[in-house]
Amino acid sequence: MTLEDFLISYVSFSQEELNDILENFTKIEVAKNHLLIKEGQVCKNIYFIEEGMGRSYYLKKDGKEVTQWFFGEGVFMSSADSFFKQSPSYYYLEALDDSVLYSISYGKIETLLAKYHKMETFVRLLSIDMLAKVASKLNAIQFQTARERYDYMNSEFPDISYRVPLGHIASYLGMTQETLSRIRHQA
Amino acid sequence: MTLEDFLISYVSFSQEELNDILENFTKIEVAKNHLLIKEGQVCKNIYFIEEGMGRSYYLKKDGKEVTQWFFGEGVFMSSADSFFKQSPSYYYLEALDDSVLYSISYGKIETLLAKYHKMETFVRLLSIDMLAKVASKLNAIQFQTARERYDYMNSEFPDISYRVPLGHIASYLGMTQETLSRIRHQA
DNA sequence: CGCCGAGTTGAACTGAATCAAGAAACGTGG
DNA sequence: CCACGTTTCTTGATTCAGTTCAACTCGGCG
Repeated sequence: MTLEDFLISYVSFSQEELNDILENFTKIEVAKNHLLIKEGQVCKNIYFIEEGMGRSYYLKKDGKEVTQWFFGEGVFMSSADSFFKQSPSYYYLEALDDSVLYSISYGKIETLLAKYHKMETFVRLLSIDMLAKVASKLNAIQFQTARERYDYMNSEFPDISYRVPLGHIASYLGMTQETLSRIRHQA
Repeated sequence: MTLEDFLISYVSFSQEELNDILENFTKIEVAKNHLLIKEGQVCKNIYFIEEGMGRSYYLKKDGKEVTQWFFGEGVFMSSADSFFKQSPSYYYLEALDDSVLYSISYGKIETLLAKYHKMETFVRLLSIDMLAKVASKLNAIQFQTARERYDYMNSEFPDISYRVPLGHIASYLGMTQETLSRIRHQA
């Protein structure tokens, strides 16, 4: 899905509006394992993934990485909170593959938000969608067995489960790598 | 905190705008245990809590109630997803005390969103805040012990923990009532 | 080849759930 | 204002899903 398609799937922008908006994005290509944001930095850009994939993660006190979210093709990748509030990010943002991204800075988003009422609507709808997804993961984590969480993961991110290291998925699901390995094999 | 104070804490509405916006809210009083929304219904209104408190919950297949969120004084109470997308709610919305609420319908919010660019901004900021809170609960649930989650709860909802039945809090925290009782007493 | 990280498998351990039984608190009607 | 039933909370014993620790396998890749 292109960025343009993504935008109009939420709000009916006119062609002129779309052109104006798209002009503010910069196409960038990043290599696998590239870090877009580090913990503690303010997330100055948000990225639409045209090709590739990414994840957000943080480090526990013991130094272990915990995957917080996966981002596939055709979605915005960010530390949403950090970006929209311009506050320090709790998370790292990492490309999990060589990726093609469309980047936009906070300043430019602000300008667009002020200029286009529809842009505010777009971001609002996007936020509500993210909220619903995080709430749904929360329910899965909170009240499902390891097995059920694995199935939930496969339905939510069908393509991702065999494209990233096991450990990333395990920490996303709140279980150890060993448990995930066992589940996968007893399937 | 009054609704007016709440609104201007997010966006600098003018006094005329505020008056116009506030006119669209209806003050209602509900008794303890009143259900504002049932599962499967579309959430037609959103409620600002001036006095009292509430929670959202759902029923597991085995019929047990699971508290999804608590709402204290000075916040909006809703099944956000259901309200903003006008889709069936997964949750029940219940008053936990006799409460004074300011209610607004989806239709009226839509009108205000269309009329005031600032209103879109307000809802967007509100959504991002909710997102951050849900994400923070997710982290607590996913990687903390029962004990740590209890402490998290006390910092997030300091006043609530002794005002509602233990079972509501336990299910909110993803543990059994017995476990919470033990934790509380070993404190 | 032989190393090295990623994944698998096994055995022992543990935090929290479950099951079960009382104790305390609560409100409702007599 | 007390008695009684109901709901809420506590405490104990047992069980279990998932963790931890540790060793082993496998598939690249220098």
